[in-house]
Amino acid sequence: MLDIRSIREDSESCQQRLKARGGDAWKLITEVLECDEQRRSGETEKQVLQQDRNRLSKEIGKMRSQGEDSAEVEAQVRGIGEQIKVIGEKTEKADSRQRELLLQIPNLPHEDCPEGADETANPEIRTWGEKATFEDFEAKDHLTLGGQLNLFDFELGAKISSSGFVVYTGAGARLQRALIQFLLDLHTREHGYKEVNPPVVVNRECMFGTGQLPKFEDDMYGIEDNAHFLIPTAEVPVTNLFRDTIQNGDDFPIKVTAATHCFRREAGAAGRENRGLIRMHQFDKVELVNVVHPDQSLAQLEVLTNEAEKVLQTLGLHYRIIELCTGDVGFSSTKTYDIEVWAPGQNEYLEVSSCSSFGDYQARRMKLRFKDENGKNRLCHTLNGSGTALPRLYVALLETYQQADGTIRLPEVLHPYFGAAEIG
RNA sequence: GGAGAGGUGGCAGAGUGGUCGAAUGCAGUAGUCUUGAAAACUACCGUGCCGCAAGGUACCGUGGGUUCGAAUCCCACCCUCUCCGCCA
Repeated sequence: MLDIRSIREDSESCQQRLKARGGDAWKLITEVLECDEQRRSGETEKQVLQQDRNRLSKEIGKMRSQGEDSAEVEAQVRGIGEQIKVIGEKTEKADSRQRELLLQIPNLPHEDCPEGADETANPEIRTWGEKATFEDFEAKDHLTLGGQLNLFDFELGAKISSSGFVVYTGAGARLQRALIQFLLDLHTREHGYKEVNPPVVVNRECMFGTGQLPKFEDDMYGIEDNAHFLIPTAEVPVTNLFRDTIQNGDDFPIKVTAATHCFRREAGAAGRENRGLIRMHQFDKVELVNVVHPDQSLAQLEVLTNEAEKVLQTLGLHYRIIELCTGDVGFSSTKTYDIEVWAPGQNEYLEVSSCSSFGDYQARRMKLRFKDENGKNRLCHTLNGSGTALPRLYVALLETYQQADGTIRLPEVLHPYFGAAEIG
């Protein structure tokens, strides 16, 4: 949620930043300001009346205790009560409309977020490693490899659930488990994360807190008449762990990681570009969440991105970092780096991590604050990034480390986790 | 799922219609005392909104209602705990 005060103070530049995203959200600002005006004048008016009512009510109490007749004053207060009700309803209406609008307005892209209309304008920031080459054979894709090695079964997934779900089998399931363990160990041992294992079913409040609601209800699996949802990412439960709290500034940066299943309807995404494991309705992901001091967030985004990159470096997988331009940054995000791993069998880069700073946007929605040096409550900044998503990491791993005979030679760090050096 | 109890400030715990935003204790902050610390004592010590400020106003699980006035009464919902049932 944007700060109504800063909208009030400089609606012009606020609209400019929203326009940089594309879309129509900037048009809502005018109505927000109207509501704000009504809300504040109504509130002031109401308070004056409440003040009168409180004063007179106390007098009634006094009069009665002294045995005086208070009927006249009572009638007067009754009249004030009516007025309060009328003005209160009007104010309440403006207030809830204002809130409704604010919840629909995305975050402002950061000043140093590159301008651009869509993903084609996303600049490449850096790359690491080299594309894997295969001298004496043609690289197969993960579907072929996984099929030969019986690592996963899409038909079984469809049979017991529906398309978009997969059953990992045998060594394939074990590899998945090994990867999760490896990732959690990396982040907890080397990057100082605290591990949690949260629910994957959360209430609506959480979804408002991180920004999935109200705009993206259709992207999620709802249960019990959408009173609860399956999480699309661990960002939701983990960040909301801190909802409505006042943190101690000395604890910054707060770093929490979680491996969870993630569920996405991916409505309208079915199609050729998403064959195999690349876009699933259910997948595993290790998420990194940071809660930081406002002054730290930009620097911390670099740290967080480095931590996610470390995964690929450790596994020896070639990747590139893309920065999302103003037209492509996510709804709640103010600045985002995507990490894309090279998948030789696909002959393309796959997004395995999206590292974002949300500024105070999520914190304001979920009332996540800290006490600053002067004892004042201020909003924290939140960040998160995947560290990393599993299926695409899995794809890159199989396709990068395939051998001529279709077996997979695993990078050394995974040997103890997987319990073998090769699959096949 | 059934029966009962309960949800008040960081915690504990008073408060059953009127100076209650809320006693008291603990914790915390500042100070006095002390060579230092502890103890003792003194003061401060929830959150939001409106306002330049003074100040005002709202919040006692959530939402409604009754009343001149609600933490206190009524209704609904949510949550927690205990016992029983069921169960990985």
